[in-house]
Amino acid sequence: MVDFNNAEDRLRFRHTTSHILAQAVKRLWPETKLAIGPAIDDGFYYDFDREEPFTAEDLKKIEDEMKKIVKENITLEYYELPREEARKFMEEQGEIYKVALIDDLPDEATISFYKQGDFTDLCKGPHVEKTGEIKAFKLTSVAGAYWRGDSKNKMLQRIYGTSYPDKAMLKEHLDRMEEAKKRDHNKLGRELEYFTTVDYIGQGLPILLPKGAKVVQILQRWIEDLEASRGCMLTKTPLMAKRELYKISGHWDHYRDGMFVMGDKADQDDLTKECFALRPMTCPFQYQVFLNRQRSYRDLPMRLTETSTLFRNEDSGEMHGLIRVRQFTISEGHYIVRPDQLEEEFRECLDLAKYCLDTVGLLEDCTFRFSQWDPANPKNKYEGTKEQWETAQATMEKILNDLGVDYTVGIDEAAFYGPKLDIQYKNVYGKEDTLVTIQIDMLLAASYGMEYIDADGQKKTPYILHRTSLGCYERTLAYLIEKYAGCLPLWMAYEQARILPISDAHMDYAFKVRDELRKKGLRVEVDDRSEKLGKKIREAAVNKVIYTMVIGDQEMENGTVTLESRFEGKLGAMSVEDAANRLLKDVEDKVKPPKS
RNA sequence: GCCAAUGUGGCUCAGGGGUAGAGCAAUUCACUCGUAAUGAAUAGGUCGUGGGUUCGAUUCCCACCAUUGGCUCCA
Repeated sequence: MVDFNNAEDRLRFRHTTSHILAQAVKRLWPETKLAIGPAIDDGFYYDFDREEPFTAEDLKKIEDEMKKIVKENITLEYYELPREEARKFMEEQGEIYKVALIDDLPDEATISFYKQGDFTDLCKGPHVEKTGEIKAFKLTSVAGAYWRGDSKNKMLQRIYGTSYPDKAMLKEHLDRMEEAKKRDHNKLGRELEYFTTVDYIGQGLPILLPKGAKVVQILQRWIEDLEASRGCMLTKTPLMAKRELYKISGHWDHYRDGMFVMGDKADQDDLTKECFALRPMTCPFQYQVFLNRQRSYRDLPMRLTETSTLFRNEDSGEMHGLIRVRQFTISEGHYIVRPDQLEEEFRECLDLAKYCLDTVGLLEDCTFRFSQWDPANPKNKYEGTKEQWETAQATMEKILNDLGVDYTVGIDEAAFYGPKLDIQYKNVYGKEDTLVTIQIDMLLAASYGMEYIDADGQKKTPYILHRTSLGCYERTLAYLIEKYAGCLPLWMAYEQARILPISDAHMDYAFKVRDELRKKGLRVEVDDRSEKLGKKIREAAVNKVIYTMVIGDQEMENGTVTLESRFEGKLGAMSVEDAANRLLKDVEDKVKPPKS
């Protein structure tokens, strides 16, 4: 029996479902070639190579065939073959991808198969015993996926699905997915007017509407003050620079595809011509602050921070709402430190990031990833030597272990100049992105000739910590919208008070009051009776504001509002002026960002 | 960039070779007085953009742009 609370059992179960999927596809379209079909979080997939794209109708057909296979209750049989026989067996069936997989297995590996009736797959298992155990499943989507995850390889068709031991659990899962999608910032954020996009402005270039811009402004002011209180110095550096700057940093060689470089291709490479590029990172600009004059060991650590707008020419298929964009503004910082300060300053960066994420409420859903280089990667991806990388990574590993950070390791996830601690966050679809990153860089300071005079009078090269505190504002806003279903915590919400006109006849007056309050710096909205956001969200929105201001005939006649406070209950009718003062006082007391 | 789907008034969608519909929203009038969607009337779209086929295209074909889910990549 399968214990669905047990992760291994769950994988076994889903893995078998993926075999049933493959069996069904082979029965329907025998010419289809099989690639791989593992279990994943919440489900499974299988990659197929087939000329015709799978349509929605095809998925239905496949599901029906899978049901038959489940009903046949076929036993899964395990057996092993010597390498040559295994290879021949797969070759005879034209399964070129399986042959490649076999060739990839190390010499000492056992090569095993699972057979279920008319279908046999190269597989190390494990599986459930009989297909009949798979009581409930659903194919959820078709997508393209490169063979071996390499964009140079052929694109295969991947069918995603999920399965459960009974129908109720499956339904519960699908319902939960539906609920999660309702919090999708890309939908909710547009409906609630946090942001919008315009096709003739371009992909990945969102417009922050007044509500979204207000939240970002609140967060940004809070962060800038917070960073200053932790010894950071604010800088303002150019958004673009000549090619020569990026050549020194290595961006020209390692990151050029990701940059917006001006001028046509021929001029970009013609060194006799001037060539500018928008900045994809702040690093080389902020280093100039350090380089401005000779530095002593007493100047370090030099903690530089900037609310920095960056431009990255992401591939066209990458953009997603506010999570993946081409222009974004990040709470960027570079700490230039002496080697003996590295650990302490790293600790400070991590503490700052955790404090920021905790304050906005995202920390509890974060995971930590120690992103390392891949020694096997062709050397053009990373700067520096093997020794330098090993030193940097060993240093970070020691710090992480000392701090007791619970992390996973990501190979080949490092920046080109050093290892990273990435703080990861999942969106409502379960897709993970980096929210905050802290990086140890032992390379770039030398490239730029950054030196300080140490206590012994010798010139030394500093280390650099690249870090963000709250990540980039667009992405963070996206996750906040999803986390709070659009109703952000009071102190950062775009709305502090809501005006509730009793009937349509009071609308005009309500808008007048709103404008008066806004001029005083209060964040006020009129309850829009036309809002079609669903009752729950709307109620939550009302519940979140600190004040409601009810307007009826009497109030209109007297030029007053009836004020009600979340904290103190009904406060009665008063002039708009008095209400405004009352609110302003509370904003001071209750709505300011938390102090560290 | 790659695979696939989508693009019709503010929103959700229907339609389909002869120059467009519905519901909700908007505006006006009436009604309503403490939280949703009462009635009547009005207004609103060169059917994503540009080409092509055609007597004629929003409907067929091509290209491009944008959106969505993935892959690759990445904060």
